[in-house]
Amino acid sequence: MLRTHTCGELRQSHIGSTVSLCGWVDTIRDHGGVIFIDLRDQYGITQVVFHNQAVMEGVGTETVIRAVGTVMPRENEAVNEKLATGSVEVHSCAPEILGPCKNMLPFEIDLSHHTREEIRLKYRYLDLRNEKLHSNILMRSKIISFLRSQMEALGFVDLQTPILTSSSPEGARDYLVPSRVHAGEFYALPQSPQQFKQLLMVAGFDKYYQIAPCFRDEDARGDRSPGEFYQLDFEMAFATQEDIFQIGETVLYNTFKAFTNKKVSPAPFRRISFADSMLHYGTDKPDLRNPLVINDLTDFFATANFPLFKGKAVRGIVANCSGQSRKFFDGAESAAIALGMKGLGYLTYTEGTFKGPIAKFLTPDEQAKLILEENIKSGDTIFFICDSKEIVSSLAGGVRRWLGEELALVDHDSFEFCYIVDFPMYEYNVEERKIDFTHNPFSMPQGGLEALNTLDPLDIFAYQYDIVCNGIELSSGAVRNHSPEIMRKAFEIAGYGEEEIKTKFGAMYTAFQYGAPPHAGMAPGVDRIVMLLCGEETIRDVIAFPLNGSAQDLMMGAPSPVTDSQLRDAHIYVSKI
RNA sequence: GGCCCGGUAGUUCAGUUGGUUAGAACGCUAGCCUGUCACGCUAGAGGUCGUGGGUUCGAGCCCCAUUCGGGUCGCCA
Repeated sequence: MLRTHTCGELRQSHIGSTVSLCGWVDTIRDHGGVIFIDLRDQYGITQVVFHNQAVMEGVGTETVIRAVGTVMPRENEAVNEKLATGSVEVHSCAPEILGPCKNMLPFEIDLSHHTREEIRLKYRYLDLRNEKLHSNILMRSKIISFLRSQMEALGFVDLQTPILTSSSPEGARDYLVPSRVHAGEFYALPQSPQQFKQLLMVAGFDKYYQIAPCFRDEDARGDRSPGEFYQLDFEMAFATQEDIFQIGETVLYNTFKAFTNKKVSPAPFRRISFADSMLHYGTDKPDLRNPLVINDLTDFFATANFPLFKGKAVRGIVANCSGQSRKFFDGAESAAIALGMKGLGYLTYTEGTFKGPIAKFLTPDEQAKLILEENIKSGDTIFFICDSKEIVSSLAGGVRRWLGEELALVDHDSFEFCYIVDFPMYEYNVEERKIDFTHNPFSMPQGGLEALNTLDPLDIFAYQYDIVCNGIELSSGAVRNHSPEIMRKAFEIAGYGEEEIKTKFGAMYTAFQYGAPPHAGMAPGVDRIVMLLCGEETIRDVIAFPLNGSAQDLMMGAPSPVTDSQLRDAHIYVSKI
């Protein structure tokens, strides 16, 4: 037996017993006649004491050693309150080296988060020894386990779908895998199990879920891995949008509640229409921790005698800025300019009057109307965002974010969930001068075939929804279009014929002609859930072996060249330059 | 692909108007130390200033090109 106890295990009850500990040397404190080692493993740290400098030969930090010795008490001031094992220590004659360590590490383990990512990723196994990162990965495991147990408890069954599948022509760029057997043909890695899970519904599997790997060849972001990521993918037969919402908010609320002490907005999550979200928060990913709300002042300024805003889209944000310095307002203007605005108009309301250059353009009646409609109180400032209707929302959203942070209105100790609903089914593509699907062609239009036949396509909503938490899109989902007839019509409006459907989604389109149940689902992103719960800013800090921003594995050296013979097998012929 | 920021010791950084031998902290090595727990003290090693060119009497610093990172927009049905 290599070890009798872990490094987090020993307590006063073990005093007097002979134990064997194994682990990494965390720190060495050499006092000449007495040497202290903090021995570390996944479970904790135990102080081991040696009394002979000579036995320390070859033992440096991060060396893996085994120490056999006696558990001794630590008296009074020798007790280390910071360690769970701090009331005892192990007295050992000599360490046994199990895994020597080069005496110059590429970076210090406990300071790895200060080290540039390129080096951390190359020596990822060292970085993963860092306490925070290590605990993130353990937390990820626990969260995934918890998600599974909840899904199972709700009657969902875990089913695997293929990794080698066919390329789907829409959406993100595919990762292609050349076929050896079929020269010139390719598999693709799935961007999501979308079509397979829908086919499982047709096959009569009632409730499906999977912690599904998804592959997309798109560039990275702080909250988006390049290459691959995981989703809690699920789908239900005979489900309405509301059925899915209840599953989603139950599972996410329970999960967040189980893994954080911060406030979590309870189910039912707020339902906000896409249009309202764009208007009042300036984004389809609202951060509801920020209490500020954007209002539409376009109509107000349409009649007011202020030439700069007349005939344009205008938004207003009311915030209490009493006590704010000139520097704050200058900062607000700089932020607005950084967003691409020409400036930032505002009026401050104190002692019954508006102050600010715009005030003189508004009649007393108009001022009174503004105060009433925007519920302006003494000490409030109303900021105006004015631009074309295409971009005014996102500009207002940027100003809202800035004000929320600068005025410290964002509650960083809470998770605020909402559903964004009623996404438009179609949008107008200005460049190609045609109508396009806004999201994906799998969603059921609200109102079904009748809506497609009678309404202006741009007025039709889809049963398409997102879950957003603290400004981060955690999930999207939809009630699927399971009707070949509605599908044909939906594609026709976007300018595609039946042939197009058969080419792109042949298996599913055919399957739907053999008795398809209505079905719906969603797929919350596992990495983002873990990132939020670990309080991390980048998704790489919750993935054991992430790719870097350029989709490379710096540790394994992927992607990499392969041999000519491998290329021949794959029927790939690269011209040598 | 566009834009912004960066690359100086193993790591994180400083480096003045272009001027003698490029510094600090941590880490590493050696020595001293029997109660530390981020131990302490003393000494030491460690640099092609990302790469290539240019300007100059002289370049870490200025100019051009290039490369590698990070962020962001595009992209992400």
